[in-house]
This record gives sequence, C-alpha cells and structure tokens, in this order.
Amino acid sequence: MSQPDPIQALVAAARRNQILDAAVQVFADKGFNRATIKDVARAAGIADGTIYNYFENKTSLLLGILNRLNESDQREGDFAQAAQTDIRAWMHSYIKQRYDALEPEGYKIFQAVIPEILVDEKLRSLYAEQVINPTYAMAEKFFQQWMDEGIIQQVDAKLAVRFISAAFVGLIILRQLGDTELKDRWDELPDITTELLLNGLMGGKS
Amino acid sequence: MSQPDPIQALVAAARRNQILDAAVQVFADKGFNRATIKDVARAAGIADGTIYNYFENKTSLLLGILNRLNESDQREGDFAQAAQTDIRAWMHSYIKQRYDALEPEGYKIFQAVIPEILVDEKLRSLYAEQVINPTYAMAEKFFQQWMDEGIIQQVDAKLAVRFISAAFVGLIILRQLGDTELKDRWDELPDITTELLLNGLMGGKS
Amino acid sequence: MSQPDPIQALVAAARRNQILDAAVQVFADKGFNRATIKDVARAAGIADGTIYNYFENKTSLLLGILNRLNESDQREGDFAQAAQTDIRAWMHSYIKQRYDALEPEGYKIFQAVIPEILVDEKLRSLYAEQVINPTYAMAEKFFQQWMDEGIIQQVDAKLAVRFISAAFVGLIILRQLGDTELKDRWDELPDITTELLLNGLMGGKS
Amino acid sequence: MSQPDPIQALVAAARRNQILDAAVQVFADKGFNRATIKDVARAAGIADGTIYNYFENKTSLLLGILNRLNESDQREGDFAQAAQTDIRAWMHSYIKQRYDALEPEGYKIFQAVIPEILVDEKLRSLYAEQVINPTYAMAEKFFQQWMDEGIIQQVDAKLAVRFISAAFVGLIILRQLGDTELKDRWDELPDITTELLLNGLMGGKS
DNA sequence: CATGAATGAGGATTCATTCAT
DNA sequence: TATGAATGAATCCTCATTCAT
Repeated sequence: MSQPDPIQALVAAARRNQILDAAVQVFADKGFNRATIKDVARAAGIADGTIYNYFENKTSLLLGILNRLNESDQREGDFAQAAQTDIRAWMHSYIKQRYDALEPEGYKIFQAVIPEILVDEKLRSLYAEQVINPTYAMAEKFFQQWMDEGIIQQVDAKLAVRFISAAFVGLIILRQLGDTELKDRWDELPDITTELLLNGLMGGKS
Repeated sequence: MSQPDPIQALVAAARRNQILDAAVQVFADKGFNRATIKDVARAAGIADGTIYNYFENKTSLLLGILNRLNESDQREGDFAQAAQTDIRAWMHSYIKQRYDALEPEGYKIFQAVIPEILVDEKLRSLYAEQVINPTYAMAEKFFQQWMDEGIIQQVDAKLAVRFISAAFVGLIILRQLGDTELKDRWDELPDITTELLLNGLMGGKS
Repeated sequence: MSQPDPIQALVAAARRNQILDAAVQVFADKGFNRATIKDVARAAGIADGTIYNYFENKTSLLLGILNRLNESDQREGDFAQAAQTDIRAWMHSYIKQRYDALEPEGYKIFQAVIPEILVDEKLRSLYAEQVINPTYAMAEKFFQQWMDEGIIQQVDAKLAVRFISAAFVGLIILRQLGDTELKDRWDELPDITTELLLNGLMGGKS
Repeated sequence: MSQPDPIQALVAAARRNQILDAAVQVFADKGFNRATIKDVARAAGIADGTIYNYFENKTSLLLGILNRLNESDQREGDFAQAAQTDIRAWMHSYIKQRYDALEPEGYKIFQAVIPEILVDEKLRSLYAEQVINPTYAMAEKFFQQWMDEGIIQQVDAKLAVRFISAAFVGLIILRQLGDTELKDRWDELPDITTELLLNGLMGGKS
C-alpha cells in the first residue's frame, strides 16, 4: 500500500519536532506534571489528538526530547579535535562549548526532563544509556591519555569524571533553582570552572 | 477557650513529624506527583483527612520537609569548629560530615524535594532562603578568611562556593540517577572530592 | 485502626446496591457502552467519583450485577421442592416461577448484561461459572431422575438441558428484540412452553 | 456527468462487500464497540476514510451486514421444497440446513450483530423487518398447513413459531457464551432438536 | 482532633468523522 | 475515488480536598 514515502517521512519528522519543541517549552515552563497535553498541543498549534499520532503517550514526549537531545549531541560530538593542544586552552574551550550548547533551549530541556528522570525508572535508564554513559566513556578516555602523558596527576579517572560531570549538572541545577549570582555571571563560569578544575583551590601552593 | 497548651503543642508537633516522616518516605519512593495523600496517610498510619489538620495542602508537606531539614541543619551547624586547623583535614572531615548528614534519609528527602523545587516557584524561593543562601553565606565567610590568610589562592569566593556546592548537588543527583559506580564507591568520595577541590587536576604541577 | 464495623459494612453494602440498581437501569436503557459513569452516578444520586469507592471500574459494575443476580438466585433456589409431583404441574409452576423471577428488573438486567457478556471473555467465564453451570448441574440431576423413573423418555440429558435453557434465553432475547407478540402474550408462555417441552409438536401422535 | 455506469456499480458493490466482510470479522472478534473503523479498514486493506465513501457511519456497517444477510437468506430461501414429505425428515433436514447456513461466518455475524441490536432501536426494527418477521410469516404458514393436515397437534402457531425460533437463537447464544458441550457436539443438535421439537420430553408417553 | 466517604474538577486518551491532497 | 493526517468531543478515572459524624 504505502511504500516508504520520503516526503511523508519528512513531513512526519517535522511534525514530531514541532511537537517536541512545544513540549520542551511547556514542560520547562510548568513542569512535566502540571503541563497538560492540551498545553502542548496549543503551544504546537495543533489539536490534542494529533499528538497521539506521533507519540504513544505523555511520557513518550520526554523520551522523544531525550532522544533528540542525544542525536544532536552525537552530531556535534566533534570535541575530540584537540586533545593535544594546551590542556588549559582546550578545557576552557570545551567547557565553553558545553555551556553554549545548552543555550538557550538546553536549560529548558534540562529543567523539563531532570525532575521526571529522577522519578521514572524507565526514563532514568534511557537517560543513562543515551546521555550519561557515552559521555563518561569518552571523558575517561581523555583522562587516561592525559594521565599517561603526565599532564595531570594520577587520579581515579572514573570518579574524577563523575566529579566534573557533577559540577556541571550541579551548576545548572543551582542556576535553575534561581541563583541570581549564577545567572548573572554565567559567562564567567568557563573561566573559573577551568581554573578550579585544573588547579584546585590551592593553585599549586603546597 | 484554648490557651496555649504545652502538652497539646507537643502532641501536635509529634503528629506533624510523623506525617512528614511518612511524606519523605512516600515522596522519595514514588515522587511527589505520583504519591497520593492517601499513600502518605497510610504510611503514617492515620486517615487522609487528618493530614489537613496539620498541613494546608499537599505542597505544604514539601514546605514542611524543607523547613524541618533546615532546622536540623541549624542545630548541627557546628561546623565552624575548626577553621584554624589544617585546611585539608578540615575539608575532608567537613565533606564527610555533609555526606553522612544525608545518610540515609537525606538522599530520599533530596530526591523527593528537588524535582518539585525545580518546578514550583514558591518552593524554590523558600529553599533558597532556608537552605541555600545560609550555606552560601557561611561558606563565603570561610573562603574569605582562608584567602586572607593565604591558605588558598585568590578566587572569586561567590562563584567558588557555588562551584563546590554544585559538585555536591551534582554528585547526589548523578547517584540518584542510578550511577552504580557512585553508589558503590560513595565512601571514597570525601577523599577524592577533597583532593580535587584543593589541588585540582594538576595537583601543584605548573 | 478500623475494626470490621458492622454498621459501616451495612452502609457500604447499601451504597453498593444503590449503585448497582442505578447501573441496571442505565445499562438496560442505553446499553453498557453508551451508558456513562456519569449517567449511573446521576441515576444513583451520587457523584461520579463515589462509584469508584465501591467498584474498580465500569466493567466491575457488570460483575457486580451478575454476582448479585446469582446470590439472589441462590437464595430462592428452593425449586427442588417437588420433583415427585406431577411433572406437568411441576414444570408449569417452575417455568412460571422462572419467568416471574425476571419480572420486572430481570429483563432489564438481562438486556444490560448479555451484550457485554457476549463480547467480554472475563465476564463470559464469570457468567458461566456463576449462573449457567450451576443451573445446568441442577437441571441435569432432575432429568436423570425423571428418566430413571420412566417419566420422560431417554434423551441425552446434557443436550436436552441446554435445549431447554436455550428456549428460555431465546424467548427473552426475542422479546427484547421487540417482538410485540411475545410481549403482549408473555403470560401465556408458561402454558405453551410446558406443553411443547413435554409433548413436542406431535403431542403423542405417532 | 455520471450516468449509471454498470462497471462502476459493480466495483462499488464489490468494495462494499469487501468492507462488510472485514466488518463481520472484526466485529465478531472484538465486538462492535471495541472494534474501530481503523480495525475494519485495516482488515479490508483500505484506508479509514474510504469506508465513509460507502457507509454513512459505523452503525451503517451493521445495517449493511444485516441487509446482506437478509438478501442471501432470500436467495437460498428454497426451503419450501418439500412440505409434503415426512415431517420428521423434513424438519431434520431443514434444521440442519439452518445450522449449516450459519457455518462458519454466520455465528460471527450473529455475535457481531446481536449485542448491538439489543441496544439500538433502529437496528432492532430493521432486524425485525428484514430477518425475523419474514421468517415468522413463512414458518407460520407451514405450521398452519401441518395443523390442517393433522400432522401436528393444534397449537398456537404464532407462539409455537416463536418458541422454536427462540430455541435456535438461544442455542447459538449459549454456544457463543462459551458452552463447550454445545460447541463440541454441535452436529448432534439437529437430531436432538428435531426429536424434542416433534416429540417433546415425553415422546408419546401419555 | 480523627475519620474516611463523598465530592467533582481536571486530564490523558480514544476514535468516529472530515477533508485537503 | 482513495488516502490518512488532523480534529476535538466524549469519557473513564484519579485524587486533592471537604465535612458530617
């Protein structure tokens, strides 16, 4: 009957994205639970029922957001470019890139998704597989390389990676929790984050 | 009619705590939204309606949890004890104390409360006032002192404090997100956290 | 907490019956599917939600109707009284009793329940267990006895019982389907049914 | 523009039948209410919307099924063939024919249609007109003839006809309700039905 | 104060039907 | 005619909250 029609597929994909965009906005705004399907539909400019032509249920919208996030991450996952340049310069640029990648949608997505992930087992494991574990794996590889080259001291790579990730996640959360200091001075964070991560508080002082 | 009866007050306070204890368990288990008042009531061994004699509505339970958390923090806010000892020893013991303070209920509370805070403006400001800002203020004071004494390098105290808090928050969240590495090796974290915070990745290497 | 309170139990049972009564009326009137919970609630003079304090879901209302039907049947299951009297008199009175038992609610219940039973596996097996099989078992026993006594000819008891039941069920259905002849002359049916069942069309003619 | 095009008409009729066939299958399987237009369309291998080119709405599918049933009945309505042969032989063959006519689709149609007929006034009257009344009329005529010829005893023809129809309908329903005895021994029914109808339970015994 | 049955607003989801292509 | 995406009314069910006992 219906052969895989590439035009249809494009239209469908566009509609999916339209819905996911709306979902991100609405979820970020009101939180997953307070947000209604009607809210999302209105934000997307479509009827309630249409959403169910593209997503099985409300939770699938979150899955869709996560998956899309992951895909776009993958695409720009070119940050391998320069592990050999000056580590300070590299880390600064990498951190900046990560922060920028979140601008401006990312924070909303984050806020939309995190609370539900904390609570929903299925989402949790998906998020772990799709987002967290790949990041860990990649980062651990770099760490090992730097340690081998003597650029950084010997630390437990797994825990160090988690510590750094945690700092990121935590900063975003504290910001979302309304910390005005963080919001106002957000663009200073790459600097100070790099400094603290590399030199710690003691900065080479014995 | 009813003079302030100290006995009554004690009983009432006990009942409040009984309810809050149940709420923590239930919210941590199922998440704030999925948890029902009936769940909490059952966990507390009382009737649904009784809860409304002590709390205005469901959200107030979260407020109550936060407030109680804060009160208990204050009580054990004795960590000023030794800003003058070796900073490394102090930080290690402080960090450990913080982690221990969360055991085992704290994590549950955290998980119960964070998602809703991220989403509810009123809770957010309360949490900021009650928990975050006091911590910041205190920590900044110490930082300033250490910087003045030349123990740590000159950094922006406000952002540094936030960075450190973020690392804490982030570690807890990553753990709650199901990171088995973090869960299994949780008691190694005070060590490595101290090390990284003080010395950074480069550990005194130029 | 709550000991089995007999008063409460009575009130609850009354409420259950109130709801089931309403359900019978509404289902018979509009059919199970067209009838809404709101319809039933209104007919019962209560709020929608209250129904769910007594029944798990809409289908459970049907189960409840069936079960109640069965219980009341059991209670008046005293038709064993006289297998020894004249079989013709007995059958006539029994058939009449059966018809009367359906008056006036029974037909409605029947109409409310049958369509859904035909379609729902779970209801079907419940109905088989609760209503049909016990009837079969009892009737077969009588048949056997009559055959042993030579009162009726040797026939396959199982199939004969089903034939007779079928005639009952069929008459009710044809009546519900709007057959005015049947409706108008309904009280002549015990006579003719008895006659046909006992003597057949040929009435003793070779 | 469009003259009555016989080719078109044939195609259209074929499409109608294709849809009705699918509808019978689906309705029998899931019941009229649980079955969706999409189900029917898929079973027919066409799109949802196409159905509405041939039927006004979902209920019309049932009407269509009924009408077609009636037409086919009429066509094979050749059972007048032999009212003069031995009544016992005739009835046996007639009953058998009736049962066979239902094999295997008929039962499904029956199950698909009955529940909705019981509930929908419009369907009910259509069914009465199309299916029941013609059958009654024809059967009554035969009865009268047999009675006139003294082959069967004097009974009320109208009620006797209804009794016999009821037995048929009831047997089918009991079978559909899951009676395994009936299902397994279905082909014994013409025998015993004939026997019971003609001779009754007493089989010529005074 | 404690109880828990009753309430009814609210929301996710379904699906018959329409209509632009 | 055929398609199937879009529509949105309809409905089951949940659950925070109330209140008579």
